[in-house]
Amino acid sequence: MNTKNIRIKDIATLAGVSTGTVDRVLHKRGRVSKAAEEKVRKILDEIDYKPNPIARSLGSNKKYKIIALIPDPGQNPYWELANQGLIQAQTEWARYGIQIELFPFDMGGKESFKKKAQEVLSAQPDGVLTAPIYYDEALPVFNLFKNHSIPYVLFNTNIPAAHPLSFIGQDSFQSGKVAAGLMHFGQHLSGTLAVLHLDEDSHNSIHLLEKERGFRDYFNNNGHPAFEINEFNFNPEDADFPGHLQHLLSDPKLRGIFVSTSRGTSLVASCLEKQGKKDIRLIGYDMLTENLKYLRSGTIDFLINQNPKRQAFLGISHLVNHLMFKEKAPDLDLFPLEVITRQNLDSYLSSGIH
Amino acid sequence: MNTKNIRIKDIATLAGVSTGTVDRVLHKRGRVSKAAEEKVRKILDEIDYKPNPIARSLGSNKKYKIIALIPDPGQNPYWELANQGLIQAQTEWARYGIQIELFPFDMGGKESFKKKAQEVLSAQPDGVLTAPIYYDEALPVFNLFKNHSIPYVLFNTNIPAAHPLSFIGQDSFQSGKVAAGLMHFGQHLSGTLAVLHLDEDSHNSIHLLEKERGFRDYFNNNGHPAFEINEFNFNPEDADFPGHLQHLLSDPKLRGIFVSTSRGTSLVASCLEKQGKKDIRLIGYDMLTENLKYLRSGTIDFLINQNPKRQAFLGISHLVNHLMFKEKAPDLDLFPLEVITRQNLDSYLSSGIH
DNA sequence: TTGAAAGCGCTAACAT
DNA sequence: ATGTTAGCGCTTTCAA
Repeated sequence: MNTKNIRIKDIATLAGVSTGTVDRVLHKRGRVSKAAEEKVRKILDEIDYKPNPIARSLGSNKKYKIIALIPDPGQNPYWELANQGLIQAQTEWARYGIQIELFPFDMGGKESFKKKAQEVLSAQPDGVLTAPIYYDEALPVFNLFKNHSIPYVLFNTNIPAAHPLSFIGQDSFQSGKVAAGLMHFGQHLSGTLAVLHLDEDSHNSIHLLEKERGFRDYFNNNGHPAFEINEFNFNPEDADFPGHLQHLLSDPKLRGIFVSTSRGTSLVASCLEKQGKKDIRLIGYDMLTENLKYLRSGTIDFLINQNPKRQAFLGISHLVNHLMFKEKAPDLDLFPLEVITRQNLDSYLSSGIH
Repeated sequence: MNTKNIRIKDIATLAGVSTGTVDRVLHKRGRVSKAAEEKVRKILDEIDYKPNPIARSLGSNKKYKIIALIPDPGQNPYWELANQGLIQAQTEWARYGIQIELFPFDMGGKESFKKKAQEVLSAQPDGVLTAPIYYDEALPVFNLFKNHSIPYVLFNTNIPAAHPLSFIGQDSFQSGKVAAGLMHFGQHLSGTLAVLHLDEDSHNSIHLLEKERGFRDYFNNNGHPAFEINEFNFNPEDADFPGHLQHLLSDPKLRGIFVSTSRGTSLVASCLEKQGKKDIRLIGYDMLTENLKYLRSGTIDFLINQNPKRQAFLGISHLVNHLMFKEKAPDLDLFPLEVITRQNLDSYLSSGIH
C-alpha cells in the first residue's frame, strides 16, 4: 500500500517548475505561460493529486465571517434555543478563525427582515445561515446573496426555490403524522380534534400547513374512532384570542389539540390547566421552558422536538466545511422527529449537542 | 468582541518563556523547571487557550490508528447501524490523520471475540472502541489494553469494572420509566402487564433489572387504572419458550408487554401477530429490521432507540479528542431515550449523526 | 511569467 | 532546563 501522499512540491519537481507555478495552475490564477501550464497539467493528469485541506487552511490563514440572520432570540424562546446552538458553534469554531455574528430581525416585522438582510449584505460575510420564516420576502434576498456569491444555508423553514447550499430541518408533513399517531394512540372515544396555528401570519408559513396536512392525512387512513378535525388560525397577540380559545375548549367532545407552533403550545396548556381539563390531549412543539413546565405537570402529553439548537449548530458546521475544506454540504439534512415525554425529557436535557 | 485567537507564541511572550517551554507544560513532557511551569500555568489559568487542531495536526505529522472491536455488522443489523457511525466518523476525522479500522467478531462465538481482541492488540492501535457484549471475556482483554496503555472507550454495554476512558450508553432505570409512561398512556382499562426478559445470557441482567425497576417505579406512582405487573424470565433458545409465551398471552386481562431486550421484542411481536392480538400493547427496544417490520404493522407500539450509530460515532470522537487534543472524555455519556413510532421511524432511519 | 521565500500555529529535534 | 529552529503542505507576496 502506497501511503505516501503527493505534495505540490512533488508535482513541481516532476514538472520541472516551482511550487508557485503549480499552485497557479491548480487555482487558475493566471500568470502562467502556456508551456508551463502544459507541463504541469501533464503531470496532474498522470497522478492523483489530493490537496491536503488542513495545510490549505493553515496556509491561507483566512478568517471567515459567518452571519446568522434569524429572528431576535430575545423576543422568542424558540429562537433563543437556536441562538444557543450558534454560541456553541462559536466556541467550537473560534479556534479555526471562524467568526459568527448574529443579525437578529424583528419577528412580526417583515420590513425588519428585509432591512437586516441588507445589513448582512453590507457586512460582506463569507457565508450566511438563516431561517427564512417569511417566504415572500426571502426569495429576493437569496437572489442578492447569490449574485454576490455568498453561500447561504437555510434551517428550520425550507424554501427549495431558494436553492441554498443546504437545508437543515424536519419533514413537516411527517411531523404532522407523528403528532397524529400520538393523538390517536389509545383513544377509545370518538369526538373532535383541533389543529391550532398560533402565529402572526400562519398562511405565510408553509411548514405549519404541511404539519396540518400530515396530521389530516394520518386520520384519513385511520378512521377508528372517528374524529372531526377542525382547524383554527389565531393570532396570540389579538385581544380576542383568549375568548376564541375558551370557546374552543368549551366543546365537550373535544378530545385533543395539536398546536403547530412551539410558543403556542404553552399558551394552550396554560388555558387548559386553568380549566382543569386534563383529559384533553395536547401535543405541541419544542422544549421551551414554558412547555417543559406543562409537560412535567401532565397537561402537555407530547412535544415534538425540532431541536433548533442543533439545527443552528449544524448549519454553521456545513458552512464551515464548505468554506474551509471545500466540502460539499448535503442539500437536505433532515432531522429525526424526536418525541419528548415526561419520562425521557431529562435524558434530552442532559445530553449535549455532541 | 475579541476575535483574536491566542497562540502558543502569545502565551510564551506573556509568561516570559519560549514556545518550546509552553509546549512542554501544555503536553506535560517534563524537562521544565518549577518556576517556568508556574509562570506558564498562571497565564494559562487567566486566558482561555484553545489550540488550533489544524496546526497541531500539521505540525506533528502524526497518524492515529483507532480500532473498533464490535460484533460483525454483516451478521446483525443493529451492529450495521453502529458500523455506519464508524464510517461517518472515518470521513469526519480522516483529514486529521485519524484512521479507523474495523475488527468485527462473531456474535455467537466468544472465542472469536477473544481472538479478535488479540489481533487488535497485535495491530498496536492508538485507541480502541468496543462494545463488550461478553462480560466474562471482556475484563481480561481490557486489562491487556490497560497494560499496553491503549485507551479504550466502551459503548452500548457498560462494564464499570473495566474503567474505560468513557462509557457511552443510556440510563436503564429511566429507560424503564419511559416504557412505562408509554404503556400507561391512554390506557382506560385495568388489567395485567408483563415484563419480559428474553435473554440467554444472564450476565447482563443488572441492566435489564434496572429497566424493570424503572418500569415498576412508574406504576407505583401512577395507580390509575390499576395494573398487576408480572415479570418473566425466558430463554428464547429453550424448547419450551413458545409454550411459555403462548400461556402468557392467553391471559385475557393482559393489557401490555414490555420486553427488555431488542431481540426479544420481535419474538413476542411475531407470536402476538400470529394470534391476531393487536389490542395488547407492545413496547421494546431498538430499530432492528425485524422490530421495524412489526412496528410498521402496528404490533409493536413503541421502540426505545439506543442509537448505536451515534454511540459509535461519539465513541470515536471521544477517543480522538483524547488522543489529539488531550481533552478529557466524559466518563459517562448518557444518550437521550429516543421514542420510535411508526410515524417518526423513517426520519430516524434517514437522518445522519447529528 | 516565474521562482524563492516567508509565513500559518504547532511539534519536536537539537543545541545550549 | 531552556531556547532556537526546522519542518508539516499550502498560500501568497515579492523580486527578478
